[in-house]
Amino acid sequence: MDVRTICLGILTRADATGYEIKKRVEEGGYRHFVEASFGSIYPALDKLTKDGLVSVRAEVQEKKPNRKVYSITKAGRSAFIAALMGPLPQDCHRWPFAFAMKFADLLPEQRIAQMLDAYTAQTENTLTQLQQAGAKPQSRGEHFATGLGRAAYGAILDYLREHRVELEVQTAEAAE
Amino acid sequence: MDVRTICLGILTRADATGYEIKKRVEEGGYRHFVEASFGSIYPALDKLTKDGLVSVRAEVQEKKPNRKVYSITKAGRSAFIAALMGPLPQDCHRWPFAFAMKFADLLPEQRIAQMLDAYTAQTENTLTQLQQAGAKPQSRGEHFATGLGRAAYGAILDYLREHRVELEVQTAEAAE
DNA sequence: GTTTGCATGTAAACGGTTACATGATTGG
DNA sequence: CCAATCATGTAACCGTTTACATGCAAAC
Repeated sequence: MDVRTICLGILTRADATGYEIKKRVEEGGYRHFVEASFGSIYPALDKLTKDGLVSVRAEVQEKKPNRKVYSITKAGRSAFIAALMGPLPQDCHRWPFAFAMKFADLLPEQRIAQMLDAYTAQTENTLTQLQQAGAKPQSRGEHFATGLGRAAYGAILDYLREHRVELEVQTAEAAE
Repeated sequence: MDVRTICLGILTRADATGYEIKKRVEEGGYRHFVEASFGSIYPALDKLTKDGLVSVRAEVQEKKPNRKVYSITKAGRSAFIAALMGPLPQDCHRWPFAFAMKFADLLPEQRIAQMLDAYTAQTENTLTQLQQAGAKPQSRGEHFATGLGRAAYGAILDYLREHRVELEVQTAEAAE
């Protein structure tokens, strides 16, 4: 999903500034499915404006920086739906942790333990976030998506807890 | 994981040509954890050679194109281990399908059904591949990694099967 | 008094994908 | 006869990340 489409999607739910879009991507239930940084969001919003898919209004604020609030247009809504109707980009699960585990035999025991600990902690965080997101009222689609995430990360966590033992018994020999 | 590190990893197991590295990434149990294309592998091997992390020998073949077989050097092995000892790049799970599902309310019923079908089929394939990979003899680390993949994709598949019903009951209203 | 939050933006660098070029051999 | 396999490589393009620039207000 390119950043333009992500912006459009978020704007179908509510008007927002670039800053707010970033926040929603990070905090909302989107965090685990897509990514977007300021450096990509602002140019994306520019382009969407030029293409007539969103409109802007400037809001002057006191004691806070001025902001540009974006709204999706009818054309934008159509374009977003068209994007979801067409073929979706392939999922991309880049999993350096799993890749690294394949080479456990090359690494010292303690490094393996440390990686397992870190990854377990990280997965626990992710799960907690998804559980919190799941607690909030959501549309059917949102509920389904968070559930999917919980299912995946829950299974990963279970696997880590049950199977780390297999790796920790005398994995390492030497690390050069 | 950048492509250079992926190449090094694969070369720790056996010498290979660029072509073979690509194949192993695709077929071997790496497929679901990392990605690499020719356009990135060949330049990566060039750079690794310049840096002394791999060495090349040209092999002239009859009835087949000549090939360049790469071997990892001691320095390369150290560099690979160093990469695994340092902080790993963040996992990146880009999941356009899950993102799209969040907007199920904007899409017609049949499109949702179609997406669910396609995604289920795709996940089934992935699982089958991981099960086949798991059947082959593997090192402890490899076994752990394939098991992790199976756990994750298995959970996703179960979830899809059990919960698609929630989305299919009158999701759609209109699609503009 | 320092960090965090609010808020927008740019420019350079990076890594990677896609498409193209080439060409013999084998299998269906 | 056509597609796939083997095999290497280049170049243009792409989207994104990272780092930088700016600056006030509130909270700790």
